Amino acid sequence: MSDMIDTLRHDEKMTPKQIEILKAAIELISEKGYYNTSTSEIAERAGVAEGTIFRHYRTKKDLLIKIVKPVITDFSASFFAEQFVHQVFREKYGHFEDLLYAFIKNRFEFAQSNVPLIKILLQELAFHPEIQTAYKRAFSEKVYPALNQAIDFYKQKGELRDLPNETIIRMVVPSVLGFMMTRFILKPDQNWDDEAEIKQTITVIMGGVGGT
Amino acid sequence: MSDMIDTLRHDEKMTPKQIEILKAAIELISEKGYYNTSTSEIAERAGVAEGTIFRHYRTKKDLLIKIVKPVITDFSASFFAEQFVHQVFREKYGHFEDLLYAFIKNRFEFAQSNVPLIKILLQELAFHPEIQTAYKRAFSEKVYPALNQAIDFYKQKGELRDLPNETIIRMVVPSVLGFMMTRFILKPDQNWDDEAEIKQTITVIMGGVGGT
DNA sequence: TGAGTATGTGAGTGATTACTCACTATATTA
DNA sequence: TAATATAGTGAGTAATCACTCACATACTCA
Repeated sequence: MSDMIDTLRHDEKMTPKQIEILKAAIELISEKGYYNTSTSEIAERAGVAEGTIFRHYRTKKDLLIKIVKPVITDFSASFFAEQFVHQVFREKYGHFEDLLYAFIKNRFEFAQSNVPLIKILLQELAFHPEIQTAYKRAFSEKVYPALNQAIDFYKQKGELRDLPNETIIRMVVPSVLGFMMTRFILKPDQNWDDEAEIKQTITVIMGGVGGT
Repeated sequence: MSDMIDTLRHDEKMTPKQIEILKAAIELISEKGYYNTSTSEIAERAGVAEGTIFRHYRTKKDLLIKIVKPVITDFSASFFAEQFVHQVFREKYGHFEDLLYAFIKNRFEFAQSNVPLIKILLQELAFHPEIQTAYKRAFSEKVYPALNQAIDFYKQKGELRDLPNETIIRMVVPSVLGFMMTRFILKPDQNWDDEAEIKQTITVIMGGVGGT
């Protein structure tokens, strides 16, 4: 729970009540969706007067944006920042599989600590142009270039097939996302051997499902 | 557009106004979501008095269910019915790749004719237990057994790796879904060579992205 | 034709919505 | 301490919500 707020950390200082408002809003919106969650409900769960919400957030939508934007930034930026891309070329990840493992592991842990936030992002992405814009920008400016560089690098080393980069991305990303959605949203209660599942996912991405 | 209504075909005869209501509801809900679409809006777009909606559908939710349920049934049942599963064992699809091609092609065409309905299904699945139940039942009763049989069959023929069936399903389904979502929802306007994309998707599913 | 039924209407209802504002309480700084 | 700013309150508001119901119209079949 504190993870979620960490992710949301804005530069400004927040009052205790403001934190309670964010926590309540995240809980309720991730469960019932933005349009089916009322500001009076949020106030009640946060133990706060309804007016207090609007003291900190101009509108209900402003509250949603303030919740979702840091998730987009964090998800796309943090891992694809210098540390990561440069490490690729410093041979930290000798094989594409090593990179893939680090990538999945990293995003897996992020997802694990932020299930409600990611649920909100996925669910509301469809309905709010502001969120779509922010997401597209983050992807095309941060994620896509980083992926592109890395793929080119490993293609050159002969570790990747000579497929269009877009195709490779379109095969790798859903495989990883599909695993995480099954893991955290569809069947969160199942007994998972996460380490084994991650390795198996990598195996299949690399070698497909085809037989000998 | 008429495709959508075809998918919805209930046994009972529908009046022209009822059809207009369904069409309007599908349009609006797929664009703005269930909770952000009001019955007055639906009535207005359908060219109908608001009371008429409730003459045919007991509640607003009833209207949603009547829209979504046939999609679940159609999507899961039609292709996995006898025709398909039996054809597998009659050697109609000699190789797993052939089956995969027929499968993707079939679901691709279904998706193409029903984009708004599938959008509604995906978006509202998260919030309505009734829909979740219907979906889970359809999957576990129709889709999963059919896939299981087919996978066992091709494993025995040595055309599939000896991975757990669940793993194979968890790798194949997101790849196909990922392609379709990119194709119809994320980038519907891009120039697509559908046939080539489908074949490439199959290639990657079978052989992974790994190099020689 | 006439009686009965199915379909369609739209003004009306109480509940709920996001948001406001005059006010109080607390913290900050002069 | 006095003055000012910030944080918190909750009753109030106009708009909108899903849904009802008395009534009008159109269709069916004896």
